[in-house]
Amino acid sequence: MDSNVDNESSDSFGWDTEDEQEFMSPSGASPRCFGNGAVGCSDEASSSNGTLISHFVGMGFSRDMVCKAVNDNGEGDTDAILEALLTYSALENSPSEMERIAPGGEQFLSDLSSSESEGDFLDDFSDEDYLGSEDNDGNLSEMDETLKQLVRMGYPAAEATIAMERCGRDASIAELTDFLCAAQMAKASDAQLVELPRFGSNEGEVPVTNLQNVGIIFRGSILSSYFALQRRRNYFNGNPRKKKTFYADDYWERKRQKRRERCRDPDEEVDSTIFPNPMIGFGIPAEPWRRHLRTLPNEAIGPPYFYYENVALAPKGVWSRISSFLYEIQPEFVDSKYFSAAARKRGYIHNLPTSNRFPLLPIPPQTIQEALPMTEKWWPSWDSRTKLNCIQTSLASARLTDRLRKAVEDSNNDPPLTIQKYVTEQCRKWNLVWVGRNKLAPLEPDEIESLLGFPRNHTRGISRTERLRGLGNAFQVDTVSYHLSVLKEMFPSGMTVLSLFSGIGGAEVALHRLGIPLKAVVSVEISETNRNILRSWWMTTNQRGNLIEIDDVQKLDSDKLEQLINSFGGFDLVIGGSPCNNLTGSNRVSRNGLEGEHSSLFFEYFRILNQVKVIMANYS
DNA sequence: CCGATTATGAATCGGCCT
DNA sequence: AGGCCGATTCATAATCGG
Repeated sequence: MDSNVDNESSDSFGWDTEDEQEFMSPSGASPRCFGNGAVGCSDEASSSNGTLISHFVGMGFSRDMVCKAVNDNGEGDTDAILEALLTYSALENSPSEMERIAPGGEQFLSDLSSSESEGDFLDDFSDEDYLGSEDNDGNLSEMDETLKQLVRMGYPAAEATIAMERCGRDASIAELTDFLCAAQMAKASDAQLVELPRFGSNEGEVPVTNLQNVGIIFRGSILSSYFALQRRRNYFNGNPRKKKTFYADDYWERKRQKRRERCRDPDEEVDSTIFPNPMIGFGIPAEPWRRHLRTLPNEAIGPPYFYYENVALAPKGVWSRISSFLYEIQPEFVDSKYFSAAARKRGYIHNLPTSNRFPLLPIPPQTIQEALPMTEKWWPSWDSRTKLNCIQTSLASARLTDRLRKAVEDSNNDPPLTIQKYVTEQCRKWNLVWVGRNKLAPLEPDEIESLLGFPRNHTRGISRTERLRGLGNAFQVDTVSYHLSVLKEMFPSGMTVLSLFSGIGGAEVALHRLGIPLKAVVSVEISETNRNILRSWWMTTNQRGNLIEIDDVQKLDSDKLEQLINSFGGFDLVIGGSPCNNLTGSNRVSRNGLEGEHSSLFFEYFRILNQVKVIMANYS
């Protein structure tokens, strides 16, 4: 069991001595934010004091402010320094300094959609935004406490201050985080030039984040800078302790470093994701070869555990973006071809322990011919495939398979190389299998169910098209179960699960097949047919717990979450894969990236996870 | 309207070469 | 370093028939 994950659920968000040691350690990976902008005070050029100041400057505080805080509190007490800095920020917030100092900020701004007005980022922090903060002496300590809490949750001081101004003095933490999350979602919608997001649907509007406020945000283009702030937030979250290598052998870290060095401009942000080769994440059942030891940031440690999934081969920058919202945890990239007879390259971001995983039994067939025995008889020797490619949502047309049949038939038993190449190319592209002499066919839904680890007939009873869509969007159960297997001994009496974008219930099936009782499942799924499939499975498997179904993820606001957490005593696991429609390479029409119409729902996952954490923290 | 069928490339990666 | 090439990819939209 991972002691570093399981035992460190202490409440202290501050910097303990261990962190400080890591931070001071010269061998620690130096965070990017220690770059150009970090200028020390006049007299501490090479001392540890300089590093300390750089550290806080890298977090986004102005140099002057940091110097003052250090002078006032001494360099030994980092906690006191932080507290002082937060107080200063609340009083005389100087975001211009922060923006100037945070390296990569400009770079990131220029990365934003060009449709964004190029209005100066600093304009967003015009005077009136801060007027209110100058006359607050009476309840300073109270505000300070709130601000501190928000910063400890990872929000930058400047952003938290704005939220507090907008939401009012006595806004709760939940309301404030609502505001901050709403800003991100509005940003996502903004990038699409669609109408204002539907906040606070029918039941009980979300506090403060009403349309008027969102409109203000739009016009004030605060949102255009929001992601820059978000980035800065990551500097905060991502400082030394987190930049520690995630692998004991730091193989991938070195590889990243290598790529960074290859880059012409060393200051330029290298925004590429390195895939492990072979793509086996933290190991697979057959070969858990890499000893890995990762250290999660305190903010990422549960409860609840969380598990997020999406396609590995997303457009450039998407995964680093997703990571930046999920505590900078590096995705675990795994190809399900190491778990089944079909490939499925996916990235998983989670805060689960990674030791002592075990696979589902029985181990499913690992080759096409084993999984589909009837094909072996017709399989030509010149088709060398043993694994299928990724199962998608649509199949090859009958016209295509007919063309291929003719092409092979014409050349009788021994087609020329050109034909062989053409046919195998099409076979790989469309995942065709040999089902007769010279006869190719796409997979049947039954076969796909089996390949993905679902019980037989799991999706039976709905239209074939819907069935294929549901399956094509589903988890590979053996793969996910392997990752979730560590939960079994931790929750012998069962789990309460929040399942977002449940689809046909891959997460539920995975937990069930592991033998983990489902005490309660709150499932959010927009498709009615998918909900029917999951409910039907729930009944068929005689589940004894409660299944709560929610159709629209936006209905799951903080009030609803609070109510659910109240009645279930919190969630043990928040699991889900957000829509990949705008990320996957098979989309020829609208591969728009993370801001896409469907894929931007990732921010709902982020929002809900955060709100669950906040609410649960208040209850414990 | 529902369901089935069909045609529709580009982005990105790794590997190899010069 | 940089170019070429093979390989891969949780899809969308138009159309047709019932």
